[in-house]
Formats: sequence, C-alpha cells, structure tokens
Amino acid sequence: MTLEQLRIFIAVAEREHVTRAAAALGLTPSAVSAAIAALEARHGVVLFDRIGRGIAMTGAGRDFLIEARAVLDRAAEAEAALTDLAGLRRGRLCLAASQTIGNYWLPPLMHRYRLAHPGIVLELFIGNSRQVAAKVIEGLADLGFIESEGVADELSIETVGSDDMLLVASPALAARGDDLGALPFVCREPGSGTRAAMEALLRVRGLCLGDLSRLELPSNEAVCRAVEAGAGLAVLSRLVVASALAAGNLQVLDAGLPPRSFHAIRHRGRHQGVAEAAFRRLIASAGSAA
Amino acid sequence: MTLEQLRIFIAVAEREHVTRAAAALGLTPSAVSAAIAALEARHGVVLFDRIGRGIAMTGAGRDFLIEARAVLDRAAEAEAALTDLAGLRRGRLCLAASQTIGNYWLPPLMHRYRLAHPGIVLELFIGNSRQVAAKVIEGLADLGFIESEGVADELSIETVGSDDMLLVASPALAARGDDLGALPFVCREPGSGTRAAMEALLRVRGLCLGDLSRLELPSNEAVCRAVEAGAGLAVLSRLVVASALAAGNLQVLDAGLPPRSFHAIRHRGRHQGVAEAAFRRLIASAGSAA
DNA sequence: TTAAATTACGCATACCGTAATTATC
DNA sequence: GATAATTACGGTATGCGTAATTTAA
Repeated sequence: MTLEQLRIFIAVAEREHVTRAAAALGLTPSAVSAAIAALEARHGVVLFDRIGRGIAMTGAGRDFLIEARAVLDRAAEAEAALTDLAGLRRGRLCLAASQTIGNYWLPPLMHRYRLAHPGIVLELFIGNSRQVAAKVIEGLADLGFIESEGVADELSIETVGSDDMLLVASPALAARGDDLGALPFVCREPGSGTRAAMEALLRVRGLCLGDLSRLELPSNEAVCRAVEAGAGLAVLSRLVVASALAAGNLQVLDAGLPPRSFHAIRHRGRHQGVAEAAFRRLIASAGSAA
Repeated sequence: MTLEQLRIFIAVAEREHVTRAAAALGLTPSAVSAAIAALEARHGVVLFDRIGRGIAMTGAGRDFLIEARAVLDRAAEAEAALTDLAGLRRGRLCLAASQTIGNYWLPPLMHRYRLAHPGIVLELFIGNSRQVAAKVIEGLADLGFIESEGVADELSIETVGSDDMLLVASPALAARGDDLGALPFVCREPGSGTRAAMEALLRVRGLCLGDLSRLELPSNEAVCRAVEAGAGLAVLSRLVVASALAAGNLQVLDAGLPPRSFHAIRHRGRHQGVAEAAFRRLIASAGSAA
C-alpha cells in the first residue's frame, strides 16, 4: 500500500469517475486505473464495480475510503511537522548549564528566546561542569554553559559572557577588617566553578581552603543566605549577590578578583539545528548590546 | 514522503545504526542511507548527525520519530481494514425488503447471520416493491427482497422462499358465511404485494375491490388488528397472522389462494461482496432445511 | 457515435544492490 | 586494519503516457 495509491483511490472514490479523478491529479486515466487495480489486486478486495461505462464504489470501497482519508490526514500532519522542524515553528532546544549560569544568566535569555519562538520547547539541566559536558557529549543537550575552559576534544568552546566575582561578607563581618586567614569562610562544594574562583583567590593570598574554618554548601543561594547570616566570607558571582547588595544585606570586600568568563560548549560533530543557531544568535546580540 | 521512507527512518532511528537497520529491513546499507538522505533532502531537515563512524539522531529526528510511528500505525490499521473487508470480519450488508418480508421473514435470518458474522453491520430498509428495486438499482442496497416478479433489466431475480396467503376474518364475521361480495374488506394500499394478492383473489371471484366496502390501511399489522376487531375480511400472509390464528382471534376462510413466492433481487453488474454471498448461502441453507 | 474504462506497450525514473571510497576507532 | 557510512554506478522494476480496445449509452 502506497500513500500515492491512497491519494488516487480517494480522488476516484470522491468522484466515482476515473477520468475526472485523473484530471484532478494531473495523471492519465490509464495510470489511475492501474493504481486502483494494483490496490485491489494486492489485497484481494473489490473497491469499485465496473458498471456500465462508469464505475461505482462497492461497500468495501465506502468503508475503506474512511480509512484512506485517515491515513492521508495523518501523513499530512507528519509532513507539516517536518516542515515546522526545518523552520523555527517547532522543535526542542536542550540546554545544560552550571548553577550560576543556569540560575542567573540564562533565564532572561531563555525568556526572550521563548517570546521570539513560542513553538520551541526549551529544556534546561543544571549541574556541575563535568555533568554539563557529559550531557553535551551524549547528545542529551544541544548546548552547554560552563565557567571552566578545559573541555574534551569533541567539544567546541566559545566565550559568551563574563562575570564579576566578588568577595562578600555581612556588614558586621566586613567591619572586622580583611585578614582573610583570621575569618571564617562559606564555600561551594568541590567541582563547582564558584569554589574554584574562591580557591584561586586564597592561593594568591598564600592560603589554602583546607586550613581555614569553613561552611560548605551545595548551592549559591545557600551560601548567600549563610553569608548574610554572618557565617563567613564567600566568593560569589555579582549575579548571585546583586539583590542582597542592593538591599544592604551584604558588603563587597575589595579583593581585586579577576573577571570570570562564561563559555558555551557544543559537540563538534553534531549538526547545529535552527533552534540552536537562533539561540546562539540571541546570545551574541545580547552580549554586544550589554 | 513515502510510507517506505518512514519505515526505513523508524528502523534506523530505533537502532541509531544504518547497517543493523538495513539488515532488519532486508536491504543494503546503501539503500537505507539513500532513503534517509532523500527524506532529509526533500524537507530540508537533518534527522541524523554523522558522528564518528556512526550516526546519532538529532532533536528534529527524535520529534519526527513520533510522527512517523503514528503515520505507520494508522497505515497498518487501514491495511488491516482492507484485509478484514476481503474476509467476513468487517463490512456492511444493506438489505431492502417489502413489509411482509422485512417484518416477518428476514428478521430470523438476519439474526442467524449476525451470530455467524458479528463484524458485519446489517442494515434493512423496508418499503414497497418499487422503492426496494430503486434502492438496489442505485446501489444503496446490496440485496432486495420483494414478492412481485417483474423487475428492471439490470436486476437479476431469484426465488428464495414461499408464503401462504390466507383469507382471514374475525370469528364473528367468519360465521356470516363466505359470500365475499356481501362482506366488508380491509386491505393494504395500492402498490403493496399483499394488496395485489387480494385483488387477484377478488378477480377470480369476479369482483373488483373498488366496488366493495373497504378499509384501507398502510401496514400488515394495522390490517390484522382491524380484522381482529371485526372490520372485515382481509388477505394476509400466514407469517403475519400466525400468532392471531394461534390465539383464536382470527379464523381462516377457505379461499384456495395460491402460494406466493419471495424473490431476492440484485444488481447484475455490481460485484457480489463476501458479506452478500454469505447471506445468500444462508438463505439457501435455510430454504433447504425448511 | 461518443464517452468511459481498461489494456497493450514503450519509455523514463526511481530504487536497489555491488563495489569503491571515506572516515573513524 | 576493521567497521561503518556514503558515493558511484549499473540493472531492474515500477509507474506513467500514448494509443488501441472494449463496452455501454
């Protein structure tokens, strides 16, 4: 059974007339007659009676017309889906990002993307750098976003934004001076980019996190709340502490931390879909606008 | 887009492996690769990424897989319907019959048919001989059943049963003798086979219905009830009056009426479907059993 | 005599398989 | 070097069109 046979069958059935159906299909009566004959012969069913010099549908033909229409309708839907997939009217874009990027930097971009392309389903996975890279390598994410720069060979990496890292403390703690070795710390878990930034700062000051009094928490928000409560100093992204600074709950200690970059990673071999390309264009325009 | 292309696409998508999909389909990797390429090229969509020495589905491919499966499932349903239509597991049988046959003779046969072939939808139209013949000629009924013998050339006719016509009266009226000219009559409308039988009887006795006192009613049941109430004599099929006779509400007057035949008519040019053929076999076996 | 379907037949295209090629592991 | 996909290429087969045939109005 062929979709073309069904199309021909429907044209004939609707008109009960081979010649007119052929004209409507842009075929000759000969071709149409052969197609119907093939359909009937393959399944051993008589769809039309050859009555007089014309044809008339049989009961089986009437019943099958409903089926044929349903198949063709479903096929048309699938074809439309394929066309939509080629454009930006349908599709899925799977993102993976580190905590800071996924929680603070990506959401406004995703919002703008969604407004521009409402038909695209957006998905976001948040994890550490290793997990993000794994998602992209396995093909479970189209695009990954991490702070670190070293990635596997099969991934390409591109800088898409930057971030100020700030040493922050509660106002009370900030008043006790900036002798880092004498103050308690709040930090993220190992493997986190934010944790790496803090370790880099301490290394510059000749300190090691392992030697210091510290509270270790698994999310930026937990760290921020703990610091607000006076639990210690922390290195956090400006994106994370922006509102706490504005509210006066935190203060910045001048630590001269270098800015940190955000990177997008993608699989080199994998095809860049239109949904993904549009997202990268959005990032580029947002970066140049900022 | 072809059903075959969809089949191939699904096989590849399920395995993410061209060679194994080809083996499962009984094709060569070359043919499978070409089919996928054709599908992608026609719609401008990349369904698979060529990654390393293998392939991996793209997001569009994942989305389209659902569509492709739906189309193929629907096509399989249609194909099954076609197979069912060729057998006796599905279909429709449209019958048309005169009042006496449709109300008394056909129902038990239709019941037996339904038990044997539950998948076949049975339809019955009841009308006068002309209406029944018209239904068959127009193809709105597969098989017609009438008492009269003269039919249009495009119809074939076959005797399928017989019927005793009885002159009946209420017990009170029966006691008044059998001088037909002196008694009132109850009869069917013109065009009815039962009416024709009554006119034939009167003609033999040298009478004309138009000259007699009569009540004219449009159904056998109405005539029967009127006769039971003493409204007059009537000629009715034994099938119609059987229960009234058994109950003693009617009596038979010996009129020596000849038995009447039931005939099946069908369109000569129209194909005899399996459902129709099975019904005719059922009639034949019922007739030989009786 | 016309109209309609089908059949006969030649041709073109599409599709499949074999074999060669490319590319990765 | 082995495996996997793709490309190149030749043959076949399906399907269309032209034209002839059949059949009925």
